[in-house]
Amino acid sequence: MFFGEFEYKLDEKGRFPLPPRFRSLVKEGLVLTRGIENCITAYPLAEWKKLAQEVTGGSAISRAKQRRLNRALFAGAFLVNLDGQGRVTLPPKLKDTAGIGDELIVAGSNNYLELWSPAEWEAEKDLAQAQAWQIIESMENE
Amino acid sequence: MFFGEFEYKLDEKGRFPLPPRFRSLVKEGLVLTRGIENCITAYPLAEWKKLAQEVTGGSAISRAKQRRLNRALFAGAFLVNLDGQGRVTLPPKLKDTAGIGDELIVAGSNNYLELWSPAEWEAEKDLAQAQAWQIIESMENE
DNA sequence: GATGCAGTGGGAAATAGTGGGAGAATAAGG
DNA sequence: CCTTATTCTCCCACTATTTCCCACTGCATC
Repeated sequence: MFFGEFEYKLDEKGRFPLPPRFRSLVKEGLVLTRGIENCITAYPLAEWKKLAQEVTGGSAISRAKQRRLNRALFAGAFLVNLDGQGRVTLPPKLKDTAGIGDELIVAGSNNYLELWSPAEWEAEKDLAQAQAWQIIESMENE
Repeated sequence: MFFGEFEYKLDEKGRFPLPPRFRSLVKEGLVLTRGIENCITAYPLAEWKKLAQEVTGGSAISRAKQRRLNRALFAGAFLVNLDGQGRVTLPPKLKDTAGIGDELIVAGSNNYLELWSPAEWEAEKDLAQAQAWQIIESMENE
């Protein structure tokens, strides 16, 4: 389970350290994909396989959509491993799409991690915080 | 399992390198056929045999359609092997139909690969990304 | 105060990407 | 049918990049 919020510098080779507490959870590898709100999502391999299974397993959609789904899911995914120091090399394409420069935020999000540029993270965090209370309160009212 | 997105140049002989991580998966050979959305699909031989089995096994279609299907599947298919450097020579006919010039994109898509011209890939990728989020979100809402 | 670990940086060796050449097979022409 | 020319395939070689490993500094803890 992934908790917390961490800020790191990317070195000139595009590497950043995974928070040490998470390293044991991604021994099999880490799957990086483009997230929805302009961030990068990082799933442990096993988790990602489960997700892919769920999404591609459903036969409720047309073959054309299925192909598109496969492209988005698989082609946009990068399987990476930690180096001896527990670092991850961020693929340049993902780095660019997420607008990450030489710093990034690693944010835990239940069963996966998110990688953000610090600026966008701040904006998103405010939004998330505001909406979270709304969601919780609307739940309590039921 | 095929992941990720790679860009390569075709040399003057029409060859391109298969991403090293995939080379062990296509030891028996690689079957190239024309894909639907103006790309080339590349299946490992074993996967392609399975696919052919499924498609030709179904008796739900007429013999005329069956023949057409066979022609499209088998006549348009090329079985290629990697050379000593892990490269594939792209058959000129396929290269032309997919509109590939001197560069191509190799995109993983679960159990097969797709080969695209860079321009068409970019367009398709955006489409795929957009549709994928719609599908995923519609699933989550259930 | 010392010890250990986390974050950061850099160097070296292996590997990936690209280019070219030689030999074999095929095809065409005499 | 033999010779010649061309194409295709297989093998060799170079360079840039990447990946792996080693090293340092600062902070926290004991």
